[in-house]
Amino acid sequence: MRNILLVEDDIALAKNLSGFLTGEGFSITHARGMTDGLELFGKGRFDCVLLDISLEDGNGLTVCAKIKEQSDVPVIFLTASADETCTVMGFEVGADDYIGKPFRPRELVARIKNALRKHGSQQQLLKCGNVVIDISRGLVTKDNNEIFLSALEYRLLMMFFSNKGILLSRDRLMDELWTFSGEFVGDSTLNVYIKRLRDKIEDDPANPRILKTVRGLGYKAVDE
Amino acid sequence: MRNILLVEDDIALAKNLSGFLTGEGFSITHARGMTDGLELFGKGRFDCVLLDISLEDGNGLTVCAKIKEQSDVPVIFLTASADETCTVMGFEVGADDYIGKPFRPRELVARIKNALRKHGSQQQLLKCGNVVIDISRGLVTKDNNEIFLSALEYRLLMMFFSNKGILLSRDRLMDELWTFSGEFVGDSTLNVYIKRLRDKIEDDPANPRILKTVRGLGYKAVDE
DNA sequence: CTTTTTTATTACAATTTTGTAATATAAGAA
DNA sequence: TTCTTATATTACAAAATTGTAATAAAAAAG
Repeated sequence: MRNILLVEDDIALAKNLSGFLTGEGFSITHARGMTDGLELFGKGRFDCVLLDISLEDGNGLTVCAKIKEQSDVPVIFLTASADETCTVMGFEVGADDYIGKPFRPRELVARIKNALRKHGSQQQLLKCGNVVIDISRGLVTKDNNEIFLSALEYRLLMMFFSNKGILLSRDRLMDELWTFSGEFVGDSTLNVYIKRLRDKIEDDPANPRILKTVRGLGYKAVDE
Repeated sequence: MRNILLVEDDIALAKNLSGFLTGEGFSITHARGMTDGLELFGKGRFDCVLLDISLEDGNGLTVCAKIKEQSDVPVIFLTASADETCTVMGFEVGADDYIGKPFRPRELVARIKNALRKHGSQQQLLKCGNVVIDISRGLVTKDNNEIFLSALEYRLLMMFFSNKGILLSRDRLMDELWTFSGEFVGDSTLNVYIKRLRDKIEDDPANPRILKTVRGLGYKAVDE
């Protein structure tokens, strides 16, 4: 069950929305204004915040800014005025989305789900072929079996997977792996690390399908 | 300079938009339809795609789906019909945002920038106190100096930082670190790893300000 | 206060990682 | 083809990591 904090001073609208969203499977907590909203936010754990931009006791933008200081929960603005300035300011303050009243309930649900999907992808995964990095656990698997990478091997793989399809020059790779820490290693060291990585992630290390050599330039990771 | 691919079959609108967005500092590539759009997308490197939902030679949703197969570039739908079904389907197909015609140019720019900001945060950072994990490089720094963590220490730190403020039980930590790989290590091993991690990340390991003990329950990382 | 329980610290051997150098292979250039 | 250059592979010591067991310290319970 996803908890949503609704900050809205139009009581009728709030009730209406609460009813609808509850029916859609969300759990709604309603705050009537800025003070109320921030207090409730501090107490509970919310997956998403719906925020009216104009509140009786303050500005929704302020609320958003304060919320974003404490957390990176997605915030969606509801606003009566289609004034584009508000949109711009809303995004500057860290808003994740924006929907003008009167809004269509189903569109609101779509936007909420979209925000949750993006944010809630707790399990951040980077895939390439049959190899997957579970970022938040720092874990690498191949065909769902854990493979053990050393610290440097992991860093190397991370660079490739977060730049999938992009050529990384030998210089850049060496820089990122060693120069940052003030070390200077021989030029051939990279070759060895590429080999070690391939031995662990490739089905057939001699014919790599993931970690490709681009002769004279560098290497890149490709997905098929 | 950010490159934007605009897929729009309304030539007049496209010219109009191109002009405006160019003035805003973007570089625009214009495709007149689905085939054209996919071909151009394959050739170039784009930071964002603006996609008309109804194209003469196909559906924008299809284009979006195909684009999202190859890349995770942000896609914003432009659509004439304010039909909410389209919105929903757009999100299901992986769209990042949606704007109905006629749209206010400044709002469009705000939405583009918003999409770019979210997506382009190439440098994914996890901070806690003076310690920062640069996720995409698998690099950890303390006061901007690299600190060298072993593979297991990194995984442990990653678990704490991606669950900042949340208590992690000893059982859960042990499970994530060792059980996954089918290993069974003694119960005291965790104590040792916590110590090793503290020795590396804490200013005063004896009085940890980041990695707190919650006696009888586990540990948690706190910011401040 | 004493006892029990939990966590912290230390030291130690087995194992792994790390960087190098030497050699082999592959791809282009002449 | 032969020559040159770039990358791959192998083997090897120095250094770091890993898990354990023993001991110390701290917190809670009796």
